[in-house]
Amino acid sequence: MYEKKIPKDFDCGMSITLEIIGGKWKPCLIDSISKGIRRPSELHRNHPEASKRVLNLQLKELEDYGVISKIIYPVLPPKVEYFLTELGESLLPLTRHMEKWGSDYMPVFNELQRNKSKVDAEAVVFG
Amino acid sequence: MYEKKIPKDFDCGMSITLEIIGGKWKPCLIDSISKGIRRPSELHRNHPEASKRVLNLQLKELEDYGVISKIIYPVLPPKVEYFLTELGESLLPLTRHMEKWGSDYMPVFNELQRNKSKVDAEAVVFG
DNA sequence: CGGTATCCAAGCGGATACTG
DNA sequence: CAGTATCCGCTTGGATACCG
Repeated sequence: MYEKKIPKDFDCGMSITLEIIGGKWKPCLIDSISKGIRRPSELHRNHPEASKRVLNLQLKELEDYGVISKIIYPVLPPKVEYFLTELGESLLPLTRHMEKWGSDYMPVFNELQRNKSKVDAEAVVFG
Repeated sequence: MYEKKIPKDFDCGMSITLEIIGGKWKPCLIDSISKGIRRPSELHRNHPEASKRVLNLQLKELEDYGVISKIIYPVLPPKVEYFLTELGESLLPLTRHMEKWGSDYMPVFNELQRNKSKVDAEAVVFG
């Protein structure tokens, strides 16, 4: 397992928030789980671009931070389900807010991506 | 300069939002600029832990994404000022939201950090 | 099915020195 | 003061194979 070598500074709330939902798949996972997609295999089917390993890593982080909890059914084949904790539920308005802002900005953003090579003529210069 | 080699998928709004404010110092910069701290040297003084170079990188990204704009005064010594664009202003409710959630969660979070080595007894196991 | 081990590429950010 | 060049280490996450 990896071991962090640089201590992080969680002085401001923002850094904590980003620590928790800043991972590449964490917001998606929170969203999926909130919609009732609970089992690892389902989650994986829901995000095929991510490997099992990475999803597990991010699920583990969410679990460690108390955002989700898991139920392990002692059956064969194994069965596991994830749930949002109360804390996780409290994140939903925020993730929706982020999702909405990004969606609103998406048209402009995609335009920018297309025009990447153009000159940066935005800077205002006084003469 | 760095060159991204893996195309990112900006299908959902969330990924766009994280792309824009996900950097280590970007939210801080947005916040500072919104409070009238406009000049690079001021911003640096405001976040001494970050190097000039990194702040510049993140400012540049924010500028490229149209979140901030800059005014270059042709004077000596050089003088530059950053401003939030309309888009940048539209981000403030979101950054405040993130800041607030993180602050609310901070006590629990710090408690978790302290108890890191304890057993993970949260998983519910049915027998 | 769920989870982990191993290996590795890319990204991101820190330190420093330097230019105009 | 503002910005850039260089170098380099840590972290993130992707690919694959394997075990219970």
